[in-house]
Amino acid sequence: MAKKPARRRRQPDVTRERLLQAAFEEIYRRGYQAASLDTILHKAGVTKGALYHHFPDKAALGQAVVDDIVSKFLLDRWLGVLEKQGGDPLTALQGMLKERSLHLTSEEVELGCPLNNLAQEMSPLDEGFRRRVAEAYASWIDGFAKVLQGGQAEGSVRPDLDPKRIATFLVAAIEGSFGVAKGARSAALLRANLSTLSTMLDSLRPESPRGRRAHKAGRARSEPGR
Amino acid sequence: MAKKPARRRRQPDVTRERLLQAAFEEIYRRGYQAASLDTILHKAGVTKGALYHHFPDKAALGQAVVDDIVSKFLLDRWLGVLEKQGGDPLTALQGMLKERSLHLTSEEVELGCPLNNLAQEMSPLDEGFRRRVAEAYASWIDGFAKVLQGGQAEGSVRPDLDPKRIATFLVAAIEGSFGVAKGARSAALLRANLSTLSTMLDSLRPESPRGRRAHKAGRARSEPGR
DNA sequence: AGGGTTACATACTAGACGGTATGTCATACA
DNA sequence: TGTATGACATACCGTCTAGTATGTAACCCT
Repeated sequence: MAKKPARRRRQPDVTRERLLQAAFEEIYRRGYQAASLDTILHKAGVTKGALYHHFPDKAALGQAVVDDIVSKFLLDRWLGVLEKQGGDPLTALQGMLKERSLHLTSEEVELGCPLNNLAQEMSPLDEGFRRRVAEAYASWIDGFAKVLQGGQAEGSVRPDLDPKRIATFLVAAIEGSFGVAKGARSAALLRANLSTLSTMLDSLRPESPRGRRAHKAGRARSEPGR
Repeated sequence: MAKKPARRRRQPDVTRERLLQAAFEEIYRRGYQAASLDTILHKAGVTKGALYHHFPDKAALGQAVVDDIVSKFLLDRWLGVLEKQGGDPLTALQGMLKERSLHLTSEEVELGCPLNNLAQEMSPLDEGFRRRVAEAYASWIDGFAKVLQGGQAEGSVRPDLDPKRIATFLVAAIEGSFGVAKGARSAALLRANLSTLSTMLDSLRPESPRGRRAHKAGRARSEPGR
């Protein structure tokens, strides 16, 4: 039935990678359920036969996207950046927030965090998705928690805090900030929120010698432009 | 063509309300795009003719859900609860967080915040949705900001803070907390996060007379059960 | 009382969707 | 060199979807 196509060399892992990347982009834009396989196939320059050779169904493709693309993407963007910061752990976290604030793309503002998108859409609908998403969050939180714990060990973070609890809150605050900024389509709002969070990190430092004020949250303009 | 149905009394606003309510539930569960009109119709006990008599298309139904159901639902759940709290504004905000923590339903934990769900799914896809969602967020933020401003007027909130900025952060932190808790399917995690946020509110109080520690974040169990 | 309008009800359509059946090459290996 | 298997390619299918066409009964107004 099939007439002769211009066969290219066969490179299974390249094909798989192209599928994952195209699927990621489409899912990032439209969400998993609304992502069309035909569109993904077109973007990837791959046919349906190839797709169903590599993945049993759409769900498997989507979950592979979480595991192979989204998780790494996220850990790289936050923990990767964090590792490159200097100073004590809290300063490093603040540097990470600043760094991310400075390198926001408009796509990032408009589409938000891909992991958060998947989490909100799929958690109640598919346990496979939810588990993978939860694992990715756990890694992220663990990364922050370890840093905070290190800070406690060296005395630069208040010892009466639970690192995991604080780390969880940090991740939630970051994701929430991306979320409302996405709704407002406002990079300025996102930057303001990350800055506020950064300021709050100061209150995690041990009691300062005397007279030093933790917060310096400026009276920056309250309504950031769009 | 149509054979005689058992006609009921005609109550346009009741029909419309039933449609909105059913649509809200379905959209809350599956998301807007994946919500099936047929399912909504079945739930509402209404036919397609009625639906398309009241709304020009699916998008209009969805946006009406945002305006008429979700917005009110949200303002009631947060600003409504807030108004019922006593004490100074920050204490009232803390009371509100506590109150919400105590009355979490499992549905609320698993499905998250309906406004946030819509925001994440639809903001990049449909400007009509995005605008309405952004307006709802703005009302919410304004509500918090007004309370904080009142606190500044009476001297119970530090005067060097920007109320709007803090209010925005609060909303983001709340939404983020619901979001990660949804992924983790954990009410305990949500409660821990709201409690952490509540603790942080203390640092917005004016410089305490002397010796008083703002933070008392306990070393509560770090891994809340599921 | 009757004519017009509102509020539905039913049946239908066109298109998109995920998934499958079947075929054909490229390549590794015997 | 033959052959088994992996890696695709194409065509097709049943289902579901938003939306439409058309009919009719309830209600309102004069």
